[in-house]
Amino acid sequence: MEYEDLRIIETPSLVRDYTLEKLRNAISTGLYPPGARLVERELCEAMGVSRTSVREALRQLQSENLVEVSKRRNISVAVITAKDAEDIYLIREMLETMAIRRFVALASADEVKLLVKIQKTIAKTAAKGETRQLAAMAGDFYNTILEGARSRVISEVARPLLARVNYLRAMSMSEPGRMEGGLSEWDAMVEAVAAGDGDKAAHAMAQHLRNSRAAIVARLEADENRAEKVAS
Amino acid sequence: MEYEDLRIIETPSLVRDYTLEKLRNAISTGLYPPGARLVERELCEAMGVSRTSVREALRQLQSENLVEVSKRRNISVAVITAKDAEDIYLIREMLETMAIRRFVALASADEVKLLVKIQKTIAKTAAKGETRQLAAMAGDFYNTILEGARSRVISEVARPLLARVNYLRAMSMSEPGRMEGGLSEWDAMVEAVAAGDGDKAAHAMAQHLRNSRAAIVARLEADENRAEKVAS
DNA sequence: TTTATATGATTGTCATACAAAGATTCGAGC
DNA sequence: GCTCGAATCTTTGTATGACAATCATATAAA
Repeated sequence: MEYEDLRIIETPSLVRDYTLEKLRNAISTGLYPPGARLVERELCEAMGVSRTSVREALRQLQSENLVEVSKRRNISVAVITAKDAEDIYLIREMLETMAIRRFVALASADEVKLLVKIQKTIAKTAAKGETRQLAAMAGDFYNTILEGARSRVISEVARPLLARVNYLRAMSMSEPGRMEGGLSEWDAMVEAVAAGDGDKAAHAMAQHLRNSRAAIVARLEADENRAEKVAS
Repeated sequence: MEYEDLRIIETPSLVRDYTLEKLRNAISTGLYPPGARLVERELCEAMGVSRTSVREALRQLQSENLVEVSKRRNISVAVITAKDAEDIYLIREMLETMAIRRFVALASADEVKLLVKIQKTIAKTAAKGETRQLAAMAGDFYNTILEGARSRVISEVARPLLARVNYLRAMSMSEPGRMEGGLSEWDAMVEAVAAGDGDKAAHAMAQHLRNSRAAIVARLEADENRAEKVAS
């Protein structure tokens, strides 16, 4: 007889995972914005954990390129340049079209339903103008697709990239006027998925990511130009 | 006046980096083969460093998916399934065709020369049948391309993938008969790069990675079937 | 103002310590 | 001889304290 279902906890929750999660979250919500310095002792106090755990979490964030170390060894939240963002979105385009194709081929009916539901919630939330929660929902959307694509490797490669642009996405979506186009793009994606048309879904995803890329790169370039002017 | 050249050290070499490097190396050469358990205390003794440093290095390897943790928290060298390898190679195909296109567009003449040189060395080494060093040289080849592609993001995404299949590549290349085809593929790549033909170079790269994928996936599937038979 | 010195802040590294959880050993009892 | 359970060993997770090295800042001296 199988007792798999009786298993209570799989991962008795490690302090370092909790720390990692908290930090990741703080970075993607902008609580720690790009460039913000992360001082070990302060993080320890803020989260009530030991330096050991903070440091191990920082090492992981470092591998994920969510933080960067200066020559002086100081750690700060990674700053994404326009070029970085452009490349990230180009790679996402490749990965997530691949993922959505597999989603169409492999995901369960429940997963498809979930995707539809998320999309509807997004539309509703956007209509109400509650931009705050939109970023998290979009994240759920992408994660559902990755999950349903049934590829450990694709997820492992794509998720860190998603994390790196999380904050940018949140910024971009709170800008007025940038959501309308996005909504119809998502509509198209979900519709194609529901219809079981992998090609069309992939095409819609690519279109969506190209548009997002253009918007975000434009914004970052504008910021960089402004910063340059101030510096001169 | 510029004093850049007077700078003595850029990276005063951290113990944890040294440890990380050593471990990565041990894994890609097969000194620690897939599935091998990595016990913290043993690693400390083997490399003469403290547990702190070993653990921080392990966290990074974990983020890179070079090691995996069991439910019992034990760490072992990651085992790559045929499916994993297939996906890794599919993603590499996307990333590295992108990279070689940029290499053609952006790399310096010196870098092109370096690539040609590496390719010649590989051909010579293969002719002599010294399969031992071939894997490292192939690694140099890919790294040179990533370097010359001038994209931090592409490198950051591609390098961990390369690391994950390093050991498999070494295995595969030491198999008799699998190098001949590979050599002409590399020839074609380098020739196209030298001619400045990005499309052709990308095509050659894709072809090369598709062939490598087929060989490696076939091998892994055979291994998995054999293992299954033994288990039954 | 510049120079030299002291002081502080932060990170890297190590050594210990101990709890929790699993795995292993070993003996008592059948 | 075999099974069960207690005692023990192993390994990891976490915290703490300590100290060197490096860089930054402030302060005093010239």
